Formats: sequence, structure tokens, C-alpha cells
Amino acid sequence: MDQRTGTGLPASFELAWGVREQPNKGPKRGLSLDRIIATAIAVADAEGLRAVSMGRVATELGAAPMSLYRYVATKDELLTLAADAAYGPPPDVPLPGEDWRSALARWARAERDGLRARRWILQIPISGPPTTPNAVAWMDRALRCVEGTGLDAGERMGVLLLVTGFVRSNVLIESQIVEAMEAAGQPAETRLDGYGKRLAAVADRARFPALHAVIDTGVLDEESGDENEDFDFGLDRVLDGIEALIGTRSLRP
Amino acid sequence: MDQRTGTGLPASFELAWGVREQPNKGPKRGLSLDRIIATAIAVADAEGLRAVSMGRVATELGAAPMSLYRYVATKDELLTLAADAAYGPPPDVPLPGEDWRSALARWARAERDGLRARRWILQIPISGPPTTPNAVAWMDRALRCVEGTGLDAGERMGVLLLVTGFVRSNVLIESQIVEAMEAAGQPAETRLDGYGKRLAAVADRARFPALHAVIDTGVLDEESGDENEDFDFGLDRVLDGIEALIGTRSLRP
DNA sequence: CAAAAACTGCGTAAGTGATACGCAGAAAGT
DNA sequence: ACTTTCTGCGTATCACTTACGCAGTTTTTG
Repeated sequence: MDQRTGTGLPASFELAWGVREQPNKGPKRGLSLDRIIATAIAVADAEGLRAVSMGRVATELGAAPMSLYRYVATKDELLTLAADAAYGPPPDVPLPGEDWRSALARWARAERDGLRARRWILQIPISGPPTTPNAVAWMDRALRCVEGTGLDAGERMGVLLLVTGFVRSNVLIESQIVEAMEAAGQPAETRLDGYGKRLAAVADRARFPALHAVIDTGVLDEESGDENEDFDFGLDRVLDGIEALIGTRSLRP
Repeated sequence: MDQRTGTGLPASFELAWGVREQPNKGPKRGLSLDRIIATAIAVADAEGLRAVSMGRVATELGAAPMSLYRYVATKDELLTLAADAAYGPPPDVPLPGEDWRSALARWARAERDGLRARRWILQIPISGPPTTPNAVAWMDRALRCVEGTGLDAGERMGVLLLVTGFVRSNVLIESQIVEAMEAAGQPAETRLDGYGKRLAAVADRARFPALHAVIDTGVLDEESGDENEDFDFGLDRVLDGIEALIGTRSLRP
């Protein structure tokens, strides 16, 4: 099922795009790519990415693992498609008359929401630039937000990569913290109060003065009350930086 | 070998930090954590991350796979330590009297250089915030760059996360492109000239107008002549955004 | 209508990988 | 000398991905 045709994409991707003709010979299919993908997502949602194996997905479908290979060439391919479907369609941005900053911020928040709901997406090894339908749709929407700002095509792409990179990075780091806190179900007498204290136990104060200055304030030992604070901080910096660039173009939407 | 003590870190991490006492009974060790880590790195450097297995590392060391478990509790632990060692020590920033922006930019570039030399680092699943020696050292150095700028501890951490997130994301995206180009060794007659063309073959122009506007310019079909261009663009945006924030603090280094 | 072609599902199998368990021997402590 | 701790590793289990090919289904072709 790795029959690449004129599009250069794997056949399963063409299926996802709806540009591949259905076979017209052979028995009726008992499976479908959509069902396989949906099942992979359900397993990941319930038990995390590591639980997603070809065998597991097949079992959930009441099929044999090898039959999945009629639809996807490799497990990696299935995971890529699962991530794409899990992303879902992009937000409706920009609204008519909406300024670029507001639109892009909404886009970023929507991506963040989606990733936080399905953190396993970020664990999927990616082996190429986005070529799946939803990923591409999200790209288009972000690019629309910065059209008419005076940025050239390369810069618009740069902005897209910057913002999406920030979002994914932010959620990834948050996920790491969430995971560490869940893993903190260690024997009670060995459990430290937080990350900062753990660091302080091994990191020499004389050698890491700036880090200790931060640890001493306690910010590394507790979650901030507002779960959006870190994200908003970073997003504002990014948008400020983009705004500075757009300002140099003397063009406003 | 998952004997957590007062630091709350895995024993192998304590070894990496040099805060774990060496056992004083039993036969002389034929292996060492450093050698195991170095071997894992050598394999990853030569053949990529997927080639790194406990069996492969053991074979390279002339040992049995199970003996590695005297030193690390899991393969994930080994990979985390390998990534840390591969990162190496941080750059010497800030220089005396160096302004925050220059220092932070140098820090970012150094991280980028390291990651580009060893792209496999970005493929390692990470399951918690940094607790290994070099990672922590890099953190400290970045924090030093923004000390004295008027940012509070939380904001300094936010800046660190923003910059490192940007660097890693930038290199990851670049790696995806590099990988796709290497994978483009497909049958010649099915090979398109570039990513943009592949997208154009499936992405409907009416549905994705902003994306097509970018594709039409050709920027998605060729590598830019300057391999630093994308990175510098993003870094400048990020630094501009941070600069805007620091400006509101009315404090200058 | 029969044969050929294409397709579907899946049984069997091979190879690989991570890691649990426990043995035997080495070295230090009592 | 005996006990304790540690090291290396043989054996084994379980799980996973995917190659190969068989048998049956369905459409197309002559």
C-alpha cells in the first residue's frame, strides 16, 4: 500500500485527501482507513501513545494486524494520519475585518487547546513537513491571518513556523511537567515538594547562580494559579516580535 | 538500578551528577556509565536514534545487554543521559559586560549548532523537565543572560523556555525538511521538485488560498541560499518580543 | 460464460527489542 | 571463614512490526 502516484504522497495520505480512486475489484472492504484511524485515536486517548500498536488497533477492530497493511504502509504512516485527524479542522480565522494579531492569537490558542486535549500527538515521530489535510488546513489559516501585513511569502511562512513551534513547544514542556507530577507518586518519604527542590539537591549553588536565584523564589516548585499564564507570556512575546517586524513595513491591516 | 534517594532522581542521574557514592563491594566493574553513554551516542551519530538499542550498545561494548541494567534502569533513562552528554557543556555566556540580547542570541545559536550536529537528540522521548547536568547548566547560562533586566524569576524562566523552545522547534522543522529531501530518492518519474508542488497536487486552490499564494512564490520548493535565514528570522522576532517586554521595565543592563 | 486480474483478510513466520529472573563468581566487610 | 554486596550475563518471556503467500471475493476482459 505504498503506491505513490503523481502526488508523491503515500497512498493512504491520498485517501485522507480524498484524491485517490477507490478500487473497483475484489471483495467488499470490511475495514476502512477512517475506522482504523479513529480506533488508533481512541486507544491513544484512553491509554496513551505507547498503547497504540498495529496489534492493538486490529484487536479493537476485530481484525488481524496484517489486514491494516492494506490501508497503511507502516505504523508511522498510521500515526501521522491519526495525529492529523486528531488535530481536526482549523479554527475559523481570521474573521472578516479581524486584525492579524487577534486572529493569530486565536489560532495559537486553538492549536494549544487541541494539543492539550491530546498530548500524545506531540510524541509522534514526524518525518517530514506537513502533507496531511488538516495540518495543511491549519497552515493555510495561519497564513491568512498575516496576509496583507506587508510580509512577503517567506516571512509569512516564518511567522507560521514561529507561532506553531512556540505552541507545540509550550504544550510539550507543560506535558513534561504534568508527567513528572504524575510520576511523583513515589514513596512518600522520598518525595520532594517540587522540581526546584530536586534541582537544588544536585545543582551546586556556586556553579549555577542564576538557576538558584530562580529556585529561591519558589517558582519552580509550584504550579502557577493560572494555567494560561506561561502560554500567554510566551505568546505575547512572540506576537510583540512579529508586530515589531510588521511595524517596519509601514503597512497595517 | 532505580534506587532513588534523597535527591529524588534516578540513580544513574545521580551518577551523572557525581553525587552518588561508588559501591565499595563486589567485583571490579568492567563497564561504566560514561562508556555506556558514549557508546550510545556513537551509535546514534553513526546510524541514527533507531539503531540505538540495549542489545546494540552492549554488542559495541563487548558485553551482554542485561549488564547495562546495572547502570541504567531503562532504555529511556539511557537515552536521556545520552542526550545530555551529547548536548555538552553550555557556551560561555554572558561575557562580562555583554548585553542580554547579544548573549542570549549566542546561547541560542550554540544550542542550534549542537542540535544540528546531532539531530537525533530531538527524537528522544522526554518524560519530565530537565534534571541532568548539562541541561541544567544550559538553563543556568540562559538565565544569567537575562539577569539584571528587570524581569522577575517567572519571566526569566518564561524567556528561557521561549528561546529554547524556538531553537528546538526550528531545528526540528529543518530536520523534517532534510529528511524529506533525503527520502526523495524515489523513482525519478514520480519525484516532484519540491514540497510546495506536492502540496499543490492535493490542496485545492479555492480551499487554501493563502497557502497557494505562498506556494506560487516558490519558497516552498527550494532551500533558501542561506541556511541561517529562517533561524535568524525567528530568533530576531523572539528577541524583539523580549526586548519589548524589557523596555516596559525601564531597566537596562 | 470462463478466465484473468485485482483486491481483501489473515495465517504463519521471522526478526528484533526490552527487560524479568536468578545463577555463579568476585570483592569487601565483619 | 562467613556474610553481604555487587557484577556480568544466560535464559526466558512477552510484545511488536512486517514479509510472504494462500484462499476467497469481485470486477473486467475476451
